[in-house]
Parts: sequence; structure tokens; C-alpha cells
Amino acid sequence: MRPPAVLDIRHITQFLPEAPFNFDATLHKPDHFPAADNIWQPGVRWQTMLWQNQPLGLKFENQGAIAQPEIRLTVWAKDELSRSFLQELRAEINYRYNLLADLTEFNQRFSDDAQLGPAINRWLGMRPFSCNSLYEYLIIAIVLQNATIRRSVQMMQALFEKYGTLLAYDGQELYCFWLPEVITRATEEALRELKVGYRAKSIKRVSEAFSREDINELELRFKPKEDQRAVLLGLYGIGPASVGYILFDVFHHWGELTHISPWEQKIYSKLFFETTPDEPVEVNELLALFEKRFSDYKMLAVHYFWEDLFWRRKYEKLEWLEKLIRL
DNA sequence: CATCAGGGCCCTG
DNA sequence: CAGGGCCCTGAT
Repeated sequence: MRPPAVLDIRHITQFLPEAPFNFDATLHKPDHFPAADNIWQPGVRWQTMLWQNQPLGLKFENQGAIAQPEIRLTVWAKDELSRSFLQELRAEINYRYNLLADLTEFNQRFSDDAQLGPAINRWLGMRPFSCNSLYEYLIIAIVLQNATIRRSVQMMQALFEKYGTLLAYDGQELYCFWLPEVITRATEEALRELKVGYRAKSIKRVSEAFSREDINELELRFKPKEDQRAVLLGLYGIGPASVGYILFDVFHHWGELTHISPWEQKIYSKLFFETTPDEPVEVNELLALFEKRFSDYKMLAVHYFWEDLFWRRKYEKLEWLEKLIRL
């Protein structure tokens, strides 16, 4: 293992998220697989970030409360960072972590919903977030395809060790993502050695597309949802399931829910129809229910149910759920 | 031991 | 639009 790059330049800055804001439920998603680029503990998240070609070490600390939110962000870097760099970084973090998103309408509209209301109460101020760039999220999506959790974790770790940068800051050692060009220079065989299987081709071709700048993430943010979908589907190895996650997590379309995979179908069936896993409710019926009850907020609503479930799983064993999660 | 479906997607017919 | 193939792995 290469020695870590030590980051010793430090900047401290403060964020004032829109209230209500739930720090832990926003910055930690118990359903995400663990990865070597972040660590969470209550009130703190360490996260690496590759921004404008600079590997950064971030540390988010909760300094407020749900009604009076305040985050202290410490940024570690190798070199001195310019004022404009830090300003743009701040804007990017506000965007990726949805810190300024206004949840008022969502909270009010569903506070009386017998099922969603209590979940909103428990997780008031929780937002979806993606700490990753679009390119990075695409790599994660590819690694998730047709694999168990354990295997996704193993593939991601192998990719980090081979192509990422190990960073040391604040007493932590975490990997940082690579630039697409790095994978462009790798052969498909070299990728296959990391046990990513047929995904090697997708990882390489997506990296090539970003290296050529076929896709400009910042521009794509301002395009209509269906244009975004079409662009993403045009990438080799990226299909409707991956795109669904991206339109929600990366592009913040809170009503995007068009694809439900078999394991998710079984969990939704249990949550909304009390069915047994061997006889799940039809996907179309689930989609119709979500559309009717939550319309343009349906994925955000589902996010609340989903996270609620996985937070519970952290502290109590839910036998039926364990059987449905492919570890 | 073998077979199979899968935290999908591509390609072919 | 249906169905086979693909890296692997856990379930049966």
C-alpha cells in the first residue's frame, strides 16, 4: 500500500442549513454500503472529495439542533486554497447535501398522512444527499448492479486501492476518488483483475465518456428531467434502475420513481400491504399507490419510509428484513 | 455436487 | 419486445 498523502492545510467554515435540518439522518444513510471514503459517527462525518482536481478531506460536525441548524466544516488540503475555490466548494456542498432545500411544503402536506406523518416526525429535517459527483455516483451504481452488498463493497475497495488516493487528515485515513482519465489509461483486463467482472467494460466506457467531457454535470443540472434521463441512458452500462437512483440522489427530482427492483418490491409490499415476501404486490400496483398518495414527492416519501426502516434495523433485528437484504 | 437467480444491462433476433 | 449472456456468490 502506498503511503497516504498527508493533508495539513486546514480551513474552517460554517454552514447554516435551512431549518428544520436533521444532521445525522442527512449525513448518514444506514442503507448505504460502507465505503473507504467516509466514516460516520453521531454528529460527525469524515468524507473525502475530489473537487477541481484537488483531493480534499472534509469533516462535518453538528453544532446545532434541528430547529437551529449549524454545521462546522473543516476542509483539509495539500495546498493553500484560494478564496474562490472555497466559495465554489461551499456552493457545491450546499447543492450535494441539499442544505438549502426547503422542506416546508413536504412536511405540511403529509403531516396528516397516517403512515408518512409519523415517519416525518421521527426524521424531521432529513434530506437525501449525494456526497459524490455524477461520475462517482455512476461508478457506484455500476458496482451495485447484480451483486450482493459484500461484493459491491469488495469491488469498491479494490477500485479505491488501485485507482484512488489514500488521504491522511484529522487522524483518519480515507480513500479519495480518482479522475476519469485514470481509468481511461487502464486496460479492461486490469479492471477485471479487481473482480468487477463484466462491469469492467461499463466502468471503462463511462470513464471515457467523462474524460472526453461528453457530459457536463453542472450544465446537466439545469436541464429538464427527461433530458437528463436520456443523457444518462446513453451511457454504456447505465440503465433505468441506475438512472432512477441518480435522478433522485444526484439531480434532486423528488418525484422520480419509475423502477422498482425485486428486493425493493418485496420490502415495499411488506410495508404498504403487509404481504409475505413470497407473494409480493405487483410493481405497477406499488407505483400506482405511490403516485396517488405522494405524487410529485413520491420518492422523497419513500426515502423517509426506507431510512426509517434501516435506522430501526441498526438497533433492533427485523427478521423479515434480514432475509430480503442480500448481504 | 449442480443449478439458478440476482442491489441490471446489452445485444440479438 | 423477449430472451440469452455475463462476473460472481449465496441459496436450494
